[in-house]
Amino acid sequence: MKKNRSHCPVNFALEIFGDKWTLLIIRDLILFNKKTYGELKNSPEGIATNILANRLSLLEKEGIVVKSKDPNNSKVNIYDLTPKGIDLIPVLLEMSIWGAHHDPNTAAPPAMVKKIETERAAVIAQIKAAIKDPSKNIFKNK
Amino acid sequence: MKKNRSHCPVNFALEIFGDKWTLLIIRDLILFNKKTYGELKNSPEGIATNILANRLSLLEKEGIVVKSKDPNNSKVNIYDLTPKGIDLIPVLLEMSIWGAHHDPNTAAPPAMVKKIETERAAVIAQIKAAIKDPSKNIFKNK
DNA sequence: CTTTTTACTTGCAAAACACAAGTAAATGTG
DNA sequence: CACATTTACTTGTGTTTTGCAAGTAAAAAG
Repeated sequence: MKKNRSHCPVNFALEIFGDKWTLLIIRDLILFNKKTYGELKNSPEGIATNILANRLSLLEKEGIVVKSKDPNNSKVNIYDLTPKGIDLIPVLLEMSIWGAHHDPNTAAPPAMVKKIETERAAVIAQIKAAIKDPSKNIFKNK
Repeated sequence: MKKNRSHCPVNFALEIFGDKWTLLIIRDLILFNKKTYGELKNSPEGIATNILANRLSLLEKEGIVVKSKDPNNSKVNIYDLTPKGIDLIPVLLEMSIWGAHHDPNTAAPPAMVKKIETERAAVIAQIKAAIKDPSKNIFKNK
């Protein structure tokens, strides 16, 4: 797709992650602290491997993730969020709130949704902390 | 596309508006108080007429907009947001903030971005008021 | 040295999209 | 009242993207 249909900020965002898969990858990176191709491939939605590879390279090109080699296992690549990627936390949280409210079969635990709504800033801080230290994650297996 | 890849709330949202056009239509309905096919068609991004018709029917099917005839001009159709559509305001605002921060050529006025960030609840209330009374709109021509 | 793991790439059919043109009903104009 | 215009789409066609299955390559494990 040719870019710059407009310089509306909503359009800018959609030109980068306006599809059915990119934000799911970002969700896994931000909320579930996934870091490798293999971990991302195993999400319940079942992304195709060519789509995953394509989206990761686009995200890298856009400066939302950076790719590096795992120092302990040089056949594993690590995808880390940049500040530009970390700034997507509020977008993901608002989409979560909307989805939880309007999907009658949502898997989102009501207590977690309420916590996001009432303690927004604290939850964002907690997610940022977990990006640096995954043991602090509050979403895993939710 | 077959639905229900998962019941993650983020995925639920993406299955409805995970593409390059749907949220742009919702932006126009929410932020610019557009109401007709013709108004939506004239957005700067230049949506194709078949895509617009398709997305409007999907949004109607999902209960995000309702279609009715303009009582003053029966050849014009009016698309109104439902509460489910109005609940997307925070998603749009967060995407706007992100886009404004990370697009070096953004068209978003810095004062407006700052206002959204610092007076979030008031801005949301103002947008809701403008949905009922477009003369209260603070985004038009921005 | 062979097998397994990890991260992709390739090929191909199906679906979605973009663009141009056409249709139909309601309204405005002479 | 005939004719042009406006509004809201629909249709056709070629291109692009997606989805699925299979294959490849390099590093690590056995």
